[in-house]
Amino acid sequence: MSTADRLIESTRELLWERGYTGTSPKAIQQRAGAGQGSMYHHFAGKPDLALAAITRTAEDLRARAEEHLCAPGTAIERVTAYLRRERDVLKGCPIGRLTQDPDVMADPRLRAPIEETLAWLRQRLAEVLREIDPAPEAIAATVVAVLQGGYVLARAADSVEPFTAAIDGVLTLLAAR
Amino acid sequence: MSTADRLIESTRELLWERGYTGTSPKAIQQRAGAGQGSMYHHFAGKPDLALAAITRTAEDLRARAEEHLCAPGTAIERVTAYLRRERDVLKGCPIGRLTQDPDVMADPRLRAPIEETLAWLRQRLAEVLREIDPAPEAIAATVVAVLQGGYVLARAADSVEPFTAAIDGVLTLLAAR
DNA sequence: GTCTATAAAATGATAGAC
DNA sequence: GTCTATCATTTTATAGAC
Repeated sequence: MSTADRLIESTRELLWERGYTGTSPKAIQQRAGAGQGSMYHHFAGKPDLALAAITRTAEDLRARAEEHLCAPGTAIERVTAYLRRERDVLKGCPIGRLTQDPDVMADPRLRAPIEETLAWLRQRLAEVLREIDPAPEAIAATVVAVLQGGYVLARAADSVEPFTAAIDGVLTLLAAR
Repeated sequence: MSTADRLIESTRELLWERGYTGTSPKAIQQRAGAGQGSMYHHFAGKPDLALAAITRTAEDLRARAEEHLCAPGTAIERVTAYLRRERDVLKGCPIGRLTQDPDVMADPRLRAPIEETLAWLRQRLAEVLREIDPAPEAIAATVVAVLQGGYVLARAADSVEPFTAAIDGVLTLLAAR
């Protein structure tokens, strides 16, 4: 892996763990095993590096969601597989957490991939759920919100239990509909 | 309002807007119109002031939830009133947002009011929803998660629309159950 | 109680040698 | 490309006068 790649991967990890404001160039360099000069040679600065990291994380999120959403099975089976797939629940959503970072949301370039990724996810879930409902947009928003909110509850409780309960609850409601 | 009160209120605002890591003592002092010496006279430091601010915000959140949850009406009417009450949707949840702040979650004293508040909310919603379901715990977790996740989607989109859609979706599912 | 002065450390970079 | 200075600013306080 090249130095530039190691810098991006270190930034992805630190943005996930500590957010943008909580992540210093120095911490990125140390985790990547690179010096200051090296980082500023490959990237213009912290925002530039963050953009590379966020873009890669966003692509990753879409690809892994699509794996389950385009699989064979009924709409409910595919949504259930997506919601119940293995996750680092206590780490939260690497994209959703960035919505709480005011410096990220204030920068249109950093903000765009976050906005687009969550909009894509809503729209993609709506396509799948159209199989069981002619106007599934609101329910698709609910499903994405349960996921994002489930992470929040799990982090607050330091336990996956509230996350699992929230997912179980929405799947129960979907099944009874 | 006393200087100590102004410091606490300024901290509450800044924690909501910028989180713990993104809020400096200097910013708190400026917003409160107080000098450094004044702040350190009333509070031991940033964590001590944050604890006072978070405690007050947590109490406020509970009181305003309880207003709707203990009102007259059916369970669905009370939950609907709570979910649809007026909110600063684009600012997000002042308690839930702190779950993304690693320095807050690493400090047991700061973390406790967040954990307790969201656990209380789940439990309180479960009590209300027991009217329509003998085992409402999972659905209560879903409702709280939709709220927290709705804030995330709204901030990502810079629009209240996804929040409103997510709430509408879960209320539709609850009504059809 | 509030103010100003001081300060060690971290932050986010730039400069220039190699 | 990578490294080691160097640097202005911010952060998070402490000290002591008033």
